[in-house]
Amino acid sequence: MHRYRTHTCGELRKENVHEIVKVSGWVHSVRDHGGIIFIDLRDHYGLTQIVIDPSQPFYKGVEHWRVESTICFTGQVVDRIPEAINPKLPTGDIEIVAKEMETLGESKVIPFQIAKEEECNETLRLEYRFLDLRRDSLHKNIMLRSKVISRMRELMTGEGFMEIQTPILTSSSPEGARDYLVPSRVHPGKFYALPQAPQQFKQLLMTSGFDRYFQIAPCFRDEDARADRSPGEFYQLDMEMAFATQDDVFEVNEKVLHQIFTEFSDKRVDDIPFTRIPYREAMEKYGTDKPDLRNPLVMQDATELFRDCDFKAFAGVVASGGVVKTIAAKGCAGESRKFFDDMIKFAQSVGSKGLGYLRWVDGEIQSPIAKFLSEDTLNQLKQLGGVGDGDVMFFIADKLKPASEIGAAVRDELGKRLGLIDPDVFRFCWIVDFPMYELDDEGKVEFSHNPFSMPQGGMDDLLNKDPLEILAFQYDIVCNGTELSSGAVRNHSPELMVKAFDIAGYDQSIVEEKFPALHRAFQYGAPPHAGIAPGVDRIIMLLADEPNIREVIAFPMNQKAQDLLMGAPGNVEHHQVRDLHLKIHLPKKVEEEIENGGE
RNA sequence: GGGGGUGUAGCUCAAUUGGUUAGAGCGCCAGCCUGUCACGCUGGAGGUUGCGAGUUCGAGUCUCGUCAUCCUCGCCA
Repeated sequence: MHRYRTHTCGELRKENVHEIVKVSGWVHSVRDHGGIIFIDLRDHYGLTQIVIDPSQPFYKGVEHWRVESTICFTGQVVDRIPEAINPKLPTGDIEIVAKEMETLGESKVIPFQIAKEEECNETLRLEYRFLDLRRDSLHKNIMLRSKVISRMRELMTGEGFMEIQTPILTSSSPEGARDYLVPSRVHPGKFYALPQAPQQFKQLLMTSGFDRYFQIAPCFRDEDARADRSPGEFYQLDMEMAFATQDDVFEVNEKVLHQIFTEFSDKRVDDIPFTRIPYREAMEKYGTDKPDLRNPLVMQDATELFRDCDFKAFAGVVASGGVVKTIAAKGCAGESRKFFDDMIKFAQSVGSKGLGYLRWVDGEIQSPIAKFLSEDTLNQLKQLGGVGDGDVMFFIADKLKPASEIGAAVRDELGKRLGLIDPDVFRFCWIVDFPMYELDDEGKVEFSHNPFSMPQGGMDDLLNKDPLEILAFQYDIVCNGTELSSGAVRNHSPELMVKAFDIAGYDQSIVEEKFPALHRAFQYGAPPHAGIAPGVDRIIMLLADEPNIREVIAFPMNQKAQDLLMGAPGNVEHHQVRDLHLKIHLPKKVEEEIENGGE
C-alpha cells in the first residue's frame, strides 16, 4: 500500500465499497456527535467523508484535531445508509470507516475560514495566500488558469507556432512604461531591465526565419495598479507571424480566442470573424477605443442641430468649437424623476457641466430644454435618434475630447442602470486603423502607439501626408469593454523606420542607438511580419467572471506592488548593495522614519 | 502625486442625534450529544473602536493630522 494514499479524496464511488483504502488530505470540517465523529477530508480532487467510531483507539485524539490539519486515514469503504446519502458530493454514496489514523501536519487555528467562503480582508488573504488558495473559488480559478494556458499552447502549436523563450534580463527600452532595473555587478553603473514585453526579440526571431513564434511571456512594467492591472508583472500570449498581413493575425487569433472562450465558459461567444471597427468610428460611436458591445447604446453627433438654437448653454459650446453628443435610449421615458436626476449627477461626477435630455411621453416632449428648441429641430433630433413615444435622448455639450469621454461614461452608466448589458455573452471586436501619430500635450507630433507599426500607405504616406492623417496597421482586440491586446503589422524597413522616427522628431542616430538590434537586423533581409499579444490574466479574469485580476493570479502583489507573503520588496545586506556598486539615497521622509526607530 | 471609499473581537459586520458596562453571527476554549454533512445544544474567554492630537461634561460617532488597504485619475510604447 502506498505510503500516503491509494485513492484521492475525489474518486471513491459505490463500486469501491468493501475495499480497504488509504486517503490523505486536509480536515475540511469535523462533526462530532459525541458517540461518533464525521470528518470531511479534502484534497485537490474532492471531499470524502470519514467516519470514526468510539471504539477506535485514536477516537479521543480526533476530537481535538483542528480543521486544516493534514491527516492520513486507512479504512474500509462502505455504503452509506440511504438516509445519509449526500447528493451534493460526488463521493456522497460512500464513506470510509477509519481503522488507522496518522497526523501528517498539524494546523494552528486558521486566521480566516476556508470551508466557508465568506468575504475576508484582502491584506490578510495575501499574507496567508497559501491558505486562501485552498479555498474553493480561488483554487478553481488557478486550475482554470492552468487549463487555459495549456490549451493555448496546444492551439498555438496546432497552428504551426513554435514556443521560444526570450531573455528576462535584457536592456532598457526607451519607449513605453517605466522599466524594472537590475544593476550589473560586472559592469559598474550599468543596468539590465526586465522586458516590458518580448517585442524586439520576437521581431528578431522573425528575421531569423522562425516564421511563427509564440510564448506565454512574462512582462514587467513598473506602473501603478488597477482592478484589471496587476502591478509588476503579468503574462501575454505573445505571438508574431512572418510574411503575414493584418488579416492573417486576425484569423489565427479569432480561431484561438473563440475556441478558448467557448471551451472554458458557458457564455455565448461572438461568431467569427469578429466585428471590425475603425478607431475613428469607435471614438465617435462609443467615445472610447475599447467599447463594450454588449451595450447597444451609441453616441451620435447633434452639433449642427444646436448651432443656432435658443438653448444658449449648448449653442454657446457649439459656437466656441465644441460639439453636442447624443445618446438615444429606447423605452426609458417612464423612468422616475430620480433616475434622470441621478444621471445628471453621474454626468457631473465624471466632469460634465450637465446632462440634457428629451423624453417623448404620450405624444408630448417632456424636458427642461424643449422650450428652447424649434418644432423643426425637435423633429430632426427625433429622426436622428430614431426615437418615438416612450424613448429618451440624452445630450452632452462640450469640447470634442471631454464630450466623448463623458459620453462614454454616460453610455456605460445608462447600460448598467437600464439593464441593457447581457451578462451571459462575450462580445468581441477589433479596433483597426489607429492613427500613426498624435499631438502630445505640448502640441508636438508623437507616436500614438507602437513606433514599430507599419504606416498603411508606406513611405508614400510618410513623405506626403499630414502626419496626423496617417493610419497605421495597428489594432486592438476588445472583449466586453476590456482591452485584451494591441498588435500591429510591423515596420520591417530600415528606411521607413528612420523616416517614421524622423516625423516624431527623432534623429536616425537615436534609432540606431536605442534600437540597435532591430535597426541592424532589418538591414539583412527582414520578412514582413505582424503580431499581437493578448493578455492572459485578463482573458482568465473574463472567463472566471472575476472583477479583480488578483483573483486569477496565484501570488499577486497588492496595489503598492508588495508581496505581503514573501515580503517583497525587502531589505538586502550591505555587501550585496556594495557588490553592485550602488549607493542608496533615500527620500528625506523615509530617512527620518528610520532615524525615529522605524526599522 | 491627486480624488474617493473602508478601517470596531481571530473573521464578517452592527451600535439611532455625541450619552449607561461597545453587541451579533462565524471561529476559538470547556461541557453534552451515535447519522451528521455549514450537525445541534449549553456555557465561557476574547476589544488601546488603525494610530495621534483636538472640540466636548461626555467621542466608535464630530474636526485635524497620520498610517494601512481598496477603487480611480495621472501613468500603462
